[in-house]
Amino acid sequence: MFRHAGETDHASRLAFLPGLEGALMAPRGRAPRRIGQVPLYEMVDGELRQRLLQKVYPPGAMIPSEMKLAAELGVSQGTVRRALNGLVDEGLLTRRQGLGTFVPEIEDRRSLFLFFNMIGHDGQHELPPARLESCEIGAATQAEADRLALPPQSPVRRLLRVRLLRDRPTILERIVVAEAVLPGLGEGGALPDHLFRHYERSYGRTVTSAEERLRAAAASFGDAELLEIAPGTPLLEIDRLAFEAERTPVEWRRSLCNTSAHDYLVDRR
Amino acid sequence: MFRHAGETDHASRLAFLPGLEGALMAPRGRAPRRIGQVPLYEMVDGELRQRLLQKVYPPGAMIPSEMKLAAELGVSQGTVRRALNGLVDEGLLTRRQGLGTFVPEIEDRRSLFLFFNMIGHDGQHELPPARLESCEIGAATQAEADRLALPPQSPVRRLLRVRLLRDRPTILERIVVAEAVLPGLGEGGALPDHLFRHYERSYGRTVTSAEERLRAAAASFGDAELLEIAPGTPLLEIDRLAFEAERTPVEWRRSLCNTSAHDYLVDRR
DNA sequence: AAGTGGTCTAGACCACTGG
DNA sequence: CAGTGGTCTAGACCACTTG
Repeated sequence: MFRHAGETDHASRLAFLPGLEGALMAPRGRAPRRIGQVPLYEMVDGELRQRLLQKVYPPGAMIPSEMKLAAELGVSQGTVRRALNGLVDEGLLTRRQGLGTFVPEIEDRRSLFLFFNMIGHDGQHELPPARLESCEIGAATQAEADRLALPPQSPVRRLLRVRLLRDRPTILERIVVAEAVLPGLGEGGALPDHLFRHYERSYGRTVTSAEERLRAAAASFGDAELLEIAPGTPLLEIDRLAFEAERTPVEWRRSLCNTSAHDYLVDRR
Repeated sequence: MFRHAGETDHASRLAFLPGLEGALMAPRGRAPRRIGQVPLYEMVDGELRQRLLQKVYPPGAMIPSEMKLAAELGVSQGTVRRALNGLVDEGLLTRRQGLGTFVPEIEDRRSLFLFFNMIGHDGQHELPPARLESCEIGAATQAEADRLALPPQSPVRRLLRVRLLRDRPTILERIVVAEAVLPGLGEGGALPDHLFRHYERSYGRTVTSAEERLRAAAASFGDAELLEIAPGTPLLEIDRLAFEAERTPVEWRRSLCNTSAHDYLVDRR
């Protein structure tokens, strides 16, 4: 309640808790404010997700303070805080004490290593450089259209990259993206090592989650040549679909890894 | 403050917030209660972890209500709640509205599937039956002693199991445990499919976390025979160290998986 | 000094569960 | 019905950052 009309009337004023004035007489602001079945903090959470998705608060920006958000949304600071906690836990926001709450750019995010889990047998863990082998455009196969949730035959771009660890070709990446989502990707011939950052900066596509399926596969003759190993060598295949918010597929990537000197690390708590 | 002496004087009374009486005059219980650098809710968290570890609250039991804990520990209900939130998030406790907060038994825990991630290409996901192939006792190798944090040459037990998915031998498990930690494991000749539950029920060893390293490997002649495949077939090797609280190693397991019909699934958020 | 997030409290009412 | 966890509020003080 206490709509705090006027002063905080931002552009993106929300259809949030429409009416619900007065009608309560408890001595001091004690009032159940939930509107339907869904808790208030979830509504705040949803509202903030919307704003992040629509780049009302773009990457790198500071969002309004907890007090300001509370006033604007007509809830208590504690409720805003609870919603923020969830978003911070997911890595969608970062708090800096004494400064404020920020929308992280992708390299600040856990994402950098969240999406790269190969670790050397000696503990080494760095994002290795990638060499672009090929880049072509074509009509999506059935599998590609399924994975990327595209209409059949949609134009897609296919990239082939080799990553070098310790100067040895170690990972072979086959990347497929929709031309409609990331138009002209890799046309210049060169591409940054860190593609997700590129997607965010150049296309405003922020990858926030991914699903990976791992299996073992034998190196084909072509793959073996690129990885400088014998055909038939066992490789770790990582089949990954990367999503932006709302589980919209952005990229399909199949990586073939030579695990003779590196493992894929998983920490289960 | 307000020690609530007497009535809640449980057996396991804690050395918690030793002194710190009076000395504050705010009109109504407003008082910074933190003792050192560490927040109160973390101290509560630590105290509860202790009790779980020492089985003061054994698996399956209900722990005292938030109000009771608050009174006993001399903090507010909100602070207890915050500590409980963390433990619940980790899966160490489970809340049931209207009932109370419980120590989950292992099969209630996420653990069952937290530690088994093979999923069929058709989406099938079940814990498959295991057949015990061999069980021997011997002196720990250097690697085994390192992994399990044991003195050199300690007695260890080595199990070899085959798991059947769809009646096909698909996973080969080499398990190593310290005899001192799990004495007599598998001596009867038969063992349950779900070893972690067995560890908890028969030995009071509760596995709460694990670290896995995945790589590709070629099937040896012996492995190939057990898995009924051709030698040299690429297999997914999962090298896993399982811990109980405080990161004490309990089990070292190397699984070799035939991934022709199943993948290892990872969800990254 | 002002403003931010971080911790803590007290107390209200709700929704759910069991007897 | 009483007891439990679930939500929400208001307000206090702390620790940290910038100016």
